[in-house]
Amino acid sequence: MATGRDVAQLAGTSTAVVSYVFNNGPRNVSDETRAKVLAAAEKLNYRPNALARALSFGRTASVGLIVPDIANPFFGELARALEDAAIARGDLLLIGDSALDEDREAQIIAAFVERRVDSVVMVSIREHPDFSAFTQAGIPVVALHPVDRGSAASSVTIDYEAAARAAAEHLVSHGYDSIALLNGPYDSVGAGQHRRGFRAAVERADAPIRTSEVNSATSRADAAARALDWLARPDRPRAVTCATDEQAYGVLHAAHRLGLRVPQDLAVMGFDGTGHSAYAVPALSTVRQPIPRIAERAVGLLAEARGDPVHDVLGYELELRESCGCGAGMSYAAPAAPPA
Amino acid sequence: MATGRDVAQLAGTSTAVVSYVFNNGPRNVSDETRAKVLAAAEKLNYRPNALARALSFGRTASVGLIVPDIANPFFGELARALEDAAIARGDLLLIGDSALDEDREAQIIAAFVERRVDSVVMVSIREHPDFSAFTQAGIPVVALHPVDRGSAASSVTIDYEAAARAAAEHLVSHGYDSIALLNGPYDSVGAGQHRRGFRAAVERADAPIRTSEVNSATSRADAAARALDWLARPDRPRAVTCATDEQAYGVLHAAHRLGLRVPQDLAVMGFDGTGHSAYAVPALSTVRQPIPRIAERAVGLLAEARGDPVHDVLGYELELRESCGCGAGMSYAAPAAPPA
DNA sequence: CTGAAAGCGCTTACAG
DNA sequence: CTGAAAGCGCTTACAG
Repeated sequence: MATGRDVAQLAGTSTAVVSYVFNNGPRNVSDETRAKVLAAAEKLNYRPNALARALSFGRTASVGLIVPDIANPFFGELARALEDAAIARGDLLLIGDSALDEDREAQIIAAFVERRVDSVVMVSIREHPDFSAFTQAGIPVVALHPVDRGSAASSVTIDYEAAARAAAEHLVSHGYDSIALLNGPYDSVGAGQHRRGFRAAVERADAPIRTSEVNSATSRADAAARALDWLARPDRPRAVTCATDEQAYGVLHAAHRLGLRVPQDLAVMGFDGTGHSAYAVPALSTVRQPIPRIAERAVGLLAEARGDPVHDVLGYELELRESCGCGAGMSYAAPAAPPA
Repeated sequence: MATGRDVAQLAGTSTAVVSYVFNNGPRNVSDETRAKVLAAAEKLNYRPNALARALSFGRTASVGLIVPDIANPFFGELARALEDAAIARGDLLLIGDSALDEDREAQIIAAFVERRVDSVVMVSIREHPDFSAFTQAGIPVVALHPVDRGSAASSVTIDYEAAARAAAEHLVSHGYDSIALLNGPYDSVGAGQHRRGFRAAVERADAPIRTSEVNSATSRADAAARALDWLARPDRPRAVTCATDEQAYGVLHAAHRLGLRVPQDLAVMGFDGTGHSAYAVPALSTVRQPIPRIAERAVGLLAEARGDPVHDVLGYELELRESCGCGAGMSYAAPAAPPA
């Protein structure tokens, strides 16, 4: 490929001027010279080498994203929103899929550090993610889940406990006498938040409610397998609230296979609220995370990112549709973000 | 961050030796010196700068992927499979989501060229994709859809027409007297292939079949909107075969809203066959594309990639489940790949 | 087996 | 307004 030197030669000028033209600075270039450079570049089909540029300039104009499972539509939507936000700032988003594998996650982290991404947005699969590779390299990180106190990473999340509680409270308000929580793996941090929210909701109910918790991986396959077994039992719950939409889809599928009607025999609530949830059979009631705002805020924090980590909590929204027992779709007002 | 010079200084040697150690060549290094270098690197937390390496070495060890819609699970699975294949070769996969937008696609192409990815896997949203930016830069491309004759890009696909025909033939074999094709946008290349396959199937049926074609965008939202209207009419078809699973999900949703039972009132076939299709309500019969093999073949072609473009056609598989009227899930043998 | 030096393709003070 | 030159952090012939 043609280099800046080739262009400079053909235009009868220096590489410095070629650079000034392509970067609109930092020095002025006469209109005449600029025209010659652009013509030469056009003719040679010149494309500046971003590697050389980054090496010299000290910025790669790229932000890395690490997600646990790119086949999960929630992360797909998230990647889309982050790409929008990054491109709006002139950056490229590099997406790494850790495929729910810790070694793979570590590989991607190493690759991002070696490629000197300017910043990183991360959804780790580890309970206590190690951000040290990034911090040692001076690369700011924002996690899209709660982080340990004292961690160097910022975070942008919703209040999962409050949201889980809101979801469960809604099922309580329907008057269901037995409600189960289909949670993630028992010991995970996220599972603790969903559990606390769930308990707070059912404990405050007027009539006593029979409750239980079942755990599955965050996949429709695993959730369906569990539910097929669990919902076949005579003491199955009247309603289920799930820690993710993925698990809710598994429950919907299992209910269908078992001949249970949703919501007449079993009410179901999801959690995440991607666009797909509106097209489930039946339409899935869920807690919607504000993906576009999460993405904008994350990229914004990284752009500023100086000094102490910031922990932002954004509002969520209850999206009530058919699966919980509500009729036509209705969307309840978003709770305001709690004070930071 | 520490550089190779810092490491060399601390180890009392030269940057050349640091390079030899970290690359295991091309020169030998004595065990003693190697140990010193590794100790120094460890102490300084040295991470080689991949930009500098690539600039000097001439390879970035990265392959770019451009997909139309990362929120579509088919492309999510594809990205996952390609990442597996790339990492197995020591490369990083960079994922760009064109978000069904031609300008965005062009931006990503430019970004990949500037970053000098070694090769590109592409699913373009354009009818006649322009690969010239890549070919001018000497970057080999494989498209995962048919490409124009004379194009510089290789391709890895299934035989869409034959697969569409197999899907429709299966519905014919159920004896349905009216079958519709829910196709993509009418004028697209892909739509032509689905249309020809569909027609070949219904024309060879023993009894006459009432047929029709409806078009929607490749999204559950648009497919559902169309289907809600269309399937409410008295002349609605007995069975629908769709150009993508996404559209089939929209049909399943619309059928549910209209009170139509699947498959008793309406049989449905999808096309793509991601993992999610098995968990639809009801489980979706579909044509499964061999994603892992597509990914391996694509990365393999790119690694070899010398000379003329190659056009590979892989086999597909009919995945018969509940939605078409088949009982328990059964998977029919994969047709062999036609001769190249 | 090891070191000094050129080169990859940019950017940017430094002179003019 | 423009050019010659140093430097970003690597790799790799070239000498020894």
